[in-house]
Amino acid sequence: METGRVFHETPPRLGRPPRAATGHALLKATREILALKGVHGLTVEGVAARSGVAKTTIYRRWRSKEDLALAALLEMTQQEPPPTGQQGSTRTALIAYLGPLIENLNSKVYGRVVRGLISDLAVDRELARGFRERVLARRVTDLQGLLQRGIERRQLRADLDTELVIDLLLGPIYYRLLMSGEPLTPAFINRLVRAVMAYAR
Amino acid sequence: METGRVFHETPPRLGRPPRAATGHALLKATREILALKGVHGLTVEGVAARSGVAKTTIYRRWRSKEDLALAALLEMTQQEPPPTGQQGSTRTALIAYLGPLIENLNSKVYGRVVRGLISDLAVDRELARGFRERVLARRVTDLQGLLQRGIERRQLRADLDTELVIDLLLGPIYYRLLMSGEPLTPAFINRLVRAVMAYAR
Amino acid sequence: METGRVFHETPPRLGRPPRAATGHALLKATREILALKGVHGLTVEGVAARSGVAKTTIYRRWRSKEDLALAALLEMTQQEPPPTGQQGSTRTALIAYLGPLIENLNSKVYGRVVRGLISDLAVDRELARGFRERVLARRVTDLQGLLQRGIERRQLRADLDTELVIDLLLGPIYYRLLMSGEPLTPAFINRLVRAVMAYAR
Amino acid sequence: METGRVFHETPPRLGRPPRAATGHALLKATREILALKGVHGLTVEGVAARSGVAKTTIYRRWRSKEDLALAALLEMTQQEPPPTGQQGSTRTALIAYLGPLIENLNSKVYGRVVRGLISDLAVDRELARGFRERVLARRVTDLQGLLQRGIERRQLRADLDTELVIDLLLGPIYYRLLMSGEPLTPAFINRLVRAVMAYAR
DNA sequence: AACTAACCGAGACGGTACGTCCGGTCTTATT
DNA sequence: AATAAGACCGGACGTACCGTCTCGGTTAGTT
Repeated sequence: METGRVFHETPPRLGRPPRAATGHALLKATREILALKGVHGLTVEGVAARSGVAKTTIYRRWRSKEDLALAALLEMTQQEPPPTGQQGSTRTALIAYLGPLIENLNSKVYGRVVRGLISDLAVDRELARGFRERVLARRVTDLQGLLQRGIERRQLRADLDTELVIDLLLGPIYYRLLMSGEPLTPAFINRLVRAVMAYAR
Repeated sequence: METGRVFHETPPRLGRPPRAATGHALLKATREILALKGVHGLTVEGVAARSGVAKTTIYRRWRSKEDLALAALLEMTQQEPPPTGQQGSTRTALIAYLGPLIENLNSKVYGRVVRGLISDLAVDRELARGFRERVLARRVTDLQGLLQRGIERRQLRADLDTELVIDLLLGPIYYRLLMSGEPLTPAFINRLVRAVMAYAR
Repeated sequence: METGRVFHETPPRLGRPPRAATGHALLKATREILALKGVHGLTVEGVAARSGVAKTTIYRRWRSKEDLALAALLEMTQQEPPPTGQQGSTRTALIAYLGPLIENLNSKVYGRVVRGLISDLAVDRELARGFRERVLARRVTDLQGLLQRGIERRQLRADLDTELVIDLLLGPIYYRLLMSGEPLTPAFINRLVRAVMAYAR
Repeated sequence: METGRVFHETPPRLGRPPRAATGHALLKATREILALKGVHGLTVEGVAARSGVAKTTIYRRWRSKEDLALAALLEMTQQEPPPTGQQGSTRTALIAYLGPLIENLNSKVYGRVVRGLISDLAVDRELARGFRERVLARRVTDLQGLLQRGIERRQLRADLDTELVIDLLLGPIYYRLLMSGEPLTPAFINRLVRAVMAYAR
């Protein structure tokens, strides 16, 4: 695991092992700078200065500042709880899932980082892989699960194009975040889910 | 108009007027570099070198290289024809409209520029304003028109939430372009439009 | 006359005549900037801004900012009175002459300008010519006159090497101003003149 | 010592030590450019290009191009031998000392640098300190020594104002170099020393 | 306990680009 | 024709970061 890190999967068990504290200090500093100045204000030099960790050490652990930002993003995402046990309707479940997501995106750090990373995805293959496998994929599988359960319970069509449904749910959210700038409110999520359900049922 | 430019709407006719040729040369060089190396490879210095125009002159006309990229993007967008006269169904009209759009986005320069600008929208208010007013707004009004005509012709519900429909159409497209990386094919547009129509009818 | 100016001796009497006020405004602004920020802070652009005169106009009148500074210097020097009628001894006359000189050099503007021009003398032949003919030469002829009268009155040796004496008088003064930084006081002038008289008598 | 340099007297032995070769390459390039184009033609960018050393590295070592020029000057001055053992008269000793000095000043590089630095002395305190302590002070102590020995040997008056004598010797030399432009010849040194001795004896 | 490989901080270094200042030249409309 | 205004080219400035490269000094885990 630990994508983004340069470390070997099977550490050669020799010499002084890397200090865990160093990594934490770095990610903490990264998050703080990210919150204060956004991805544009994130510089390796700045992180080094703020964390007290040497620049060289940073490069020993991450290939670029984008990688570093991604790592910081992951630390935050991983604290999110998985989608709730699901007792109500599929519609309620979707709303319950997307609600916290937009809360995150509306938060300073999280939204900023996502926005900041986007343009680099096109340039940096490694980064794109990490972002998709470790941030997006989670959303997709979560939603896939929700939809699947909906199908099983006959709340959704059996022949539903779930891939497209996911695009229809996440697409507008990120479109607002990244491009139109329209606010991401619970009311919007309601309208969105209702519309998608009209198609999926 | 001419957002992004520093010039006055009604030039005070004083001093030597700006050479139009200079602007053209700059946008040409910008487009070329953009195509070759993407937004990340776009530097004011590079544009100056390639165009033979002095760096100072560039800064006199655009506030930043992002502004410059936006201007180059606009020059390309403005050559696009408006949505066709519309004789068939709303579905056909939508497909006919979104087809060229993804062709554009799939093209090297255009897609790259859009991707490259996204993250800066959050940082640079002026840039965001320009992008929304001059790039996005066009899509939105075009689509609004299409949908309105559909309503008038009773092909779409009278109480349709057109704003949401537009989010549902553009959202997934840009989501694929910017985030998931899934390809933007005519087939995808077909699926997308069919799904949205299921809701809108 | 008016060395340093580009004007034609016999103006071609056609079109709008040059405003005399323009020149004054320029020299005034020059002096002010010189006083505030020294020769290093003197820029053609700055003078244009402060005086409200166009940059082009400045270049029409002076070849460079050094020339401009020299012109400002001259305006100040020319207001100096010639050496006094001389009734006392040569020694007193010398002290009476050098006193005002160091007062000038100690003043903000004057000293700064002289210092600032020095290094350019080596580079700019025209400037050097102007400076020597129009600033230095005056000192030299004044002193030459004083010494000559001293010889006539038998206060100085008949075979006196007056050229050297002038070097011995002015040299140490400018050496202190430009290089050693030691203060130019009346007391110093006293010591200096006494020493030179010891040789010249 | 090593004024002008940013380095610490007692290096704290931390991090990669500065390469001596870098400094040499820089001063060499500086001297060459100085010889070719004078202080006016000396640019940090030019030195970087010629020496192959990065611009940033130059600024890491010297605060300005004037500092750099001073350093180059020092390298040259320090190779000068101290005043000769002195067996003859004080007059001969003075001539023997001032002769090489004017040879230096007459040489392309040396003279140019001195002239070029002069005006900056008034602006840049650090530079002035360096120049006085490390270039001028040497001349002064050398001459002071010569004069002192002259006094001890009864060749000069016991109550001699040696400070003034030094002004009288160096003043005219630099006055010619910087201002009047009159040539610095051995014959001139002869006349100068003879005159000063007339006062000092 | 000594060895030794890796970690880590510090800082030199070569680079690229930035955005700005200023120098000069030119072009236009106005006086 | 002189002037004001301002576009334009060009050179250099000093700075910010980048990513790499030595250094010296820890700090584990073998041997």
